[in-house]
Amino acid sequence: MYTIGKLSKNTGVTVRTLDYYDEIGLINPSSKTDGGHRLYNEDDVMRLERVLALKYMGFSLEQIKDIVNSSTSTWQQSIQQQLEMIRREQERLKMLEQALTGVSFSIEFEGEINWSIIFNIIQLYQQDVEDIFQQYKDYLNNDEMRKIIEMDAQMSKEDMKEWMEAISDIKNNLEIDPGSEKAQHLVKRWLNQVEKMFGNDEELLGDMWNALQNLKEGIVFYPMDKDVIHFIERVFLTKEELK
Amino acid sequence: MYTIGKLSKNTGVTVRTLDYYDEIGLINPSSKTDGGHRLYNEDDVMRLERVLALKYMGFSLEQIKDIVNSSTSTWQQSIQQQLEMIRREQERLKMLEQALTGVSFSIEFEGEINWSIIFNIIQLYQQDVEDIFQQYKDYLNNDEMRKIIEMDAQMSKEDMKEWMEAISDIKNNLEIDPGSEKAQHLVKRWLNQVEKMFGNDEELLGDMWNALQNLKEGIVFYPMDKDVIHFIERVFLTKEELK
DNA sequence: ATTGAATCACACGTAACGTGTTGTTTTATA
DNA sequence: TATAAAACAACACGTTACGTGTGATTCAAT
Repeated sequence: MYTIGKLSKNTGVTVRTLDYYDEIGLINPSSKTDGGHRLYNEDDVMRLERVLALKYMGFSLEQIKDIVNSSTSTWQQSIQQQLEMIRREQERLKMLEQALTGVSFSIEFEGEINWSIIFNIIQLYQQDVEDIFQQYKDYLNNDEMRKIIEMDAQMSKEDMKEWMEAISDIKNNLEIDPGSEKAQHLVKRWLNQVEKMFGNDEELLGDMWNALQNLKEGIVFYPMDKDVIHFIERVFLTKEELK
Repeated sequence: MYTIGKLSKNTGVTVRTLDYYDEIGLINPSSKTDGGHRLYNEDDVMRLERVLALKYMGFSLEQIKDIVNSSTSTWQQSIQQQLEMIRREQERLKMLEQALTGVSFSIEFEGEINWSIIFNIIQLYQQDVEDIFQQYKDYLNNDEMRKIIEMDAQMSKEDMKEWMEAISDIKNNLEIDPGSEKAQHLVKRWLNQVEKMFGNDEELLGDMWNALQNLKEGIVFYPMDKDVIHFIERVFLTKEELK
């Protein structure tokens, strides 16, 4: 049995907050002293733990009240739920890290800033990964999305650097003849990176290429932009002709 | 140049929020149309990015105003700062994940909930990683702390499970004779886990053991509690005697 | 029994916007 | 180039999740 002060000390939650939670009926202490002082038992503490976890996940107290009241889920279930949310948050942070690393490299290599990725970073700072990938839903199925997110998360700083350099090289040579040796070389280098990242899942590659052509540049294939994509396309077409 | 609507669409930040940021002088658009409509340029976008990053870090808008106005940091510096904080947040989430996984296993193995670790999780939900480790500062130096954090993060689900099982086994046999075969076996199993996790850095092990004896159970060495520690101690002492 | 600390109930204050309204400006279309 | 539709500005009021008092009451330790 904990008084409100002891509970506050143990959890770091202020007395006023517990007071408020009692007031709105979120956590009513299971018993009281004769004088009216609140006494919290272990079930109450359990409830508080869940409330704080859910709050951390961004739910409103009103929503939390619904969740903790309605779901008859056991501890195991709610822990699993929390674990899933934490993993999603980690995914988001991983993407943020990638994006920020990308910006850093782009400033370093190109001396300029890719605005579309800045916009994506801003979005990532306030929204869920799922929401941001929503725009890709028309071109990629769920399975492909998963693969791409995972691939993105597993990309190391070095991979990122090579990827950036390969594309940066293309960007700096957009005007050269698509049939030239150099053009072929640049695209070959790019292809190597693609293969390194995505393996040789032909279907995934196809869908991604399709998505690339239809979408404005975004976080996933950063820093590929329209110019780069069109250059690669022209080189491919020239090759086809040669055959 | 972006109108407030375009900027909102690109970033996912609502018009009202941008309106508010303008109102409190946090982000004033660098120019306006003759009619008074706001126009945001690229510098404004970068400022917004920084503001949201700082907001994510938990600063109030008032604090953020001070920070972005006073500090003359370059974008590279800002990005690097953001990267560092994102990595720290990932560390914290990793610990949270470990802790929750631990609770899950402990419920599975022991059928009951360990309250001290629940309290620790609540604190993790609210605090910085550094704060959590503060209490260990008296017993471990900075280098050792780093090692432990890293170890904690790298522990796989399977490692966690084995660790939990080893300790759980001890917990269920606290009353047996410290000199018995079984006791020796239990501690040996525990020692194996320790070695697997920490290698054979004698100094680190010594300091940790010292910390363990002086601190109330905490999240780092979860789920070792006083009972388990004393049991292991008794077994060791018995062994010494035999020699 | 006393007294200092803890608690209660209540009130007002605050941050960071959301939501709604009205009048004005911009943009798209005919 | 006229006009309707869309976007925007400026203002007001509402909301969430508490913080910060305040005086009265209860609890815990001496």
